[in-house]
Amino acid sequence: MGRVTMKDVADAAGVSLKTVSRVLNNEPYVTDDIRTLVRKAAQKLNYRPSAVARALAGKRSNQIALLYDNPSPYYAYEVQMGALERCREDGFRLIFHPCDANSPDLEHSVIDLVEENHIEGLILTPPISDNQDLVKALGDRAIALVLIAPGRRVPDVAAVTMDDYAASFAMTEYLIGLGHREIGFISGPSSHQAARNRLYGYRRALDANGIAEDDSLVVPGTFDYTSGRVACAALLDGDRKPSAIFASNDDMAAGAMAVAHERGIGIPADLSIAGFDDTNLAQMVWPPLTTVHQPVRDLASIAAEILISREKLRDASTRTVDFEIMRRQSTAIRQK
Amino acid sequence: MGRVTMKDVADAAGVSLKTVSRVLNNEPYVTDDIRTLVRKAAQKLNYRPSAVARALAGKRSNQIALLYDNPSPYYAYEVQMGALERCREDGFRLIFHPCDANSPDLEHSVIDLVEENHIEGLILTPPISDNQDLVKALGDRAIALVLIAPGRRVPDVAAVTMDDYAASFAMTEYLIGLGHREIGFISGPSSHQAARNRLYGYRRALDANGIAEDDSLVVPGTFDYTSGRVACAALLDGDRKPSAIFASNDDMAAGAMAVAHERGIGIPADLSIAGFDDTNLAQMVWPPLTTVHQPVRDLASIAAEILISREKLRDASTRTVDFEIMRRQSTAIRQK
DNA sequence: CGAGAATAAGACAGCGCTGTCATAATAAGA
DNA sequence: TCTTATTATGACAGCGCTGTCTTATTCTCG
Repeated sequence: MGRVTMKDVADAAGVSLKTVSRVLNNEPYVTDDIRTLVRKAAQKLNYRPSAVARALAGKRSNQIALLYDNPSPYYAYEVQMGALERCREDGFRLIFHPCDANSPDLEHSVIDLVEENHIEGLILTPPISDNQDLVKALGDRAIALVLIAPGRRVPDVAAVTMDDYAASFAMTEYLIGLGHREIGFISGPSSHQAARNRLYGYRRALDANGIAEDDSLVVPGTFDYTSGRVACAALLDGDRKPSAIFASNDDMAAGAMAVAHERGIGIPADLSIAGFDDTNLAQMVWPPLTTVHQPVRDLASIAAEILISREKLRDASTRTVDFEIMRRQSTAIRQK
Repeated sequence: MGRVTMKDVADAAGVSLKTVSRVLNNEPYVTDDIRTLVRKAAQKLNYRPSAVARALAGKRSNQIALLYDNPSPYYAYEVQMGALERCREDGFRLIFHPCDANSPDLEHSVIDLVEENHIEGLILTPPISDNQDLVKALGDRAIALVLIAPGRRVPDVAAVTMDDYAASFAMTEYLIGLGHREIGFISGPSSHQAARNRLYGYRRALDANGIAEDDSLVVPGTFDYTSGRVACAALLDGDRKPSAIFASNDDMAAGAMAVAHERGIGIPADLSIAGFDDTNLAQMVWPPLTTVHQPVRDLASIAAEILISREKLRDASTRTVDFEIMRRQSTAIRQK
């Protein structure tokens, strides 16, 4: 009672192995009669093609991998789900590969992954998509790549991104529009190019509205909750107390909110807080967080699509998806 | 410039294919001299064994899958990371397979997954681990299984679990110890056996402390944030206002907190709220959530371990890990 | 109506390994 | 010393498919 193979189907249908292969892969040069005959036989025998044998024999393996290194589980989850949904449609397998973006032998371990598993293509999420050395090394080896939200375009490499700069600019202007002038900013890791674009958007928006930049209002964070707490505390203890804080991701915004709560600072009455990403978390904190909606699932889904259909890989273009400012209850018109 | 194969290594080392295979798989009957010779050749050529070819030729595929269907991304993430870490240690691949626990052809799709990918074993997370039909069907096909937190033991099937009943009992007693008598309970989906055990623990703890059960204080939820909101609202609008609410997972507790905040009910001054799971979320809400720490990562890691080492599969025993009550600021002594 | 094109099938090698068996060399026991 | 174990290596088939080539059949169209 072993595995049902193509041979079994071929015998049952009274045709050759290759004909079964043709039918199952929707190749031409098979009459409709035989096509249905084979399909019926396969069905009756409960035949399931071996992806492993396919990968070994054929050119394609129907496997792609997602490289990941980000402290936010929500982000991870969304990216994964987006890619996974798209993969399922075409029977692709997705290998989720968390890794350390700063590891010296990242390149080596990624190539191992690709070679050992016959991976067809890789989706790189930030901050790995900003690792120019890695991208170059993989490109040189002719490994298909799609970058998600790289900070800057890389020639000849496909990418799917959102305009972090514009989104950040828009959010900052929204806060300014609410009357805020002292707007604190919690930045992300500088290795993360998208995080820098967010900071840049904030700065330019201040400029554009005639507000002088003040470095004491910009505090570094690392995209995790705790760093948001620390940064917020620093801001609140600083010389110039902000009336609004714009954190460059939701986790840090949640940390900032917690600190404000602990100190009895009312949100949004005394302090407006905005985030970035619109992860599930944004609607789970209190009050619901005003944030930039980044369609992470879509980004990942499009990235997977590009790898699967391979065509769009050729032109190596950058697809840009739209952001949206989600106005919720954590921000309000400046009091006083 | 194709792939470096075992043949290349064999030629370089001047030995047979099979000898290389022996060395790489740490099989006996190879002298140390040849062993190092082969290893050096492999290293120099940058040889990476093809997992695909291995899976096809050999008995084992070094692939396990994780079946998943749970509304909490944090839970998903933790389970996955736990299993993944363990898999990495032994060079196993983990296929993350979200699915619909209520789909009529779940069984079929899971078998497809297993057959197509030559999967060696499956980790079932709740509520799928409670699906007796599925477990039976897979068991009949001799597919290796490990259940995570199944509500009840299944004979001849390995499992890793935590005592949900005892944990829930302990948390309820903790709340009682704080002076609470009207304790609302937000239950999980009843298809989820662990969720029922949590409800049961709550009930028995009330009994054990001479507090009459009151069905109007028990409201159903579905383990997601929104259902927590709805349930909390129902509790607050009910005849008997609770002074504490015990939600059977953190996401629902977060929902409950949000409703309390909206209504200006102080936590924990006016209302204590407790959760279950101790996901990251528990420390991101305000105030930090008192909850039951469930070592999800460990559960998953142990489950993976069992599948990888296969030995423990034999005895089909149930491993139980410890819980811990995390006392944080969302609960306090009853006022009034 | 016959030459070339298009269509419809099958034979066969081979992807990169592992499992099994055969064989050679060495060690152990009587 | 000569037979049995034991250790060390290799030859070879085959896992379940796909890619390429070949052959047979049908379809065009001058």
